[in-house]
Amino acid sequence: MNIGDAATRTGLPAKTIRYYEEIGLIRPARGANGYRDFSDTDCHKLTFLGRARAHGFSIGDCRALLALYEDTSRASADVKRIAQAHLVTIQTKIAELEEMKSTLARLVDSCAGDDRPDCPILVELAAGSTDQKT
Amino acid sequence: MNIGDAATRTGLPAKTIRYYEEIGLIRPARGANGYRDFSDTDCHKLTFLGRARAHGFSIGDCRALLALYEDTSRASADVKRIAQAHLVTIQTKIAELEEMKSTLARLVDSCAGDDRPDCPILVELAAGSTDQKT
DNA sequence: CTTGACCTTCCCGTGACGGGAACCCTTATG
DNA sequence: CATAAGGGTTCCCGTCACGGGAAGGTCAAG
Repeated sequence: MNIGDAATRTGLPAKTIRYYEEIGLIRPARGANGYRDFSDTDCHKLTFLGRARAHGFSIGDCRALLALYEDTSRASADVKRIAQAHLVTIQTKIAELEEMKSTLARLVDSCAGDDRPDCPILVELAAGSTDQKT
Repeated sequence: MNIGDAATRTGLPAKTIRYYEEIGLIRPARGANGYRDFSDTDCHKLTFLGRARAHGFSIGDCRALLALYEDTSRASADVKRIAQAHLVTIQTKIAELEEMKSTLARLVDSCAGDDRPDCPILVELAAGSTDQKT
């Protein structure tokens, strides 16, 4: 199977597939003409990678997960550990974004948004008072 | 004021300050020895930039916000527009992360996490069934 | 005079690809 | 048979917002 067909089947761009080969995530065979030749197994791995990435796992995590996926004598604890760590990362990011969101929402609310220059958003960015009552 | 002092005052790394000059956000003067010479105004701008970045604004947004900050005949509506758009971006990211979080939490919960190979996390990544009841 | 703490520019690396150039291979059609 | 279209290939640069580190100039103190 050529890269175009593999791309269609897995939903990944051909560029991404080539990149995954470059960094050693997959090792598709090569035809006599130099074209990559993807097996069903290759496609399964690509699908796996695509879904892992869609769940937000880094390439490093994907590499580890793929290794566990291929290791039938794995311990599910190893998989769970990776997923849990990733979950913590995501929760941390959410907390950061929620913090930004509430601050921004407050600022946006407090700004008249008219043609006058007075703007509490600029005031906060300049001075840096996150005070609530002062 | 040298870059080290400016860095201390603004809380920004010297590297970042040089970068901001390189991309034209600030234009500090130069001494006879070639050293950058930061005025109070430069420091104000740097503080502004640091706080805008801390609120998650992109460099492009920061450039626009800084221009508005310096333009005393600005309309607060222009500032508000940028902040609102950024707020939407943040909310979108939060929604994506929340989606990942709930999926991951469900998967982590369903994984025994012992020394056996059976792992619903790997099953989902391989197959892609997000089904609830099937 | 030397030491050490600054400062300067320059270049490479990050993560995970995307865009595009320059070129090769295969197949269909006039 | 020539050619054009639509694959494929490698290679290199750009993204975003810096960080690390090298090689070298400058300055204040002892």
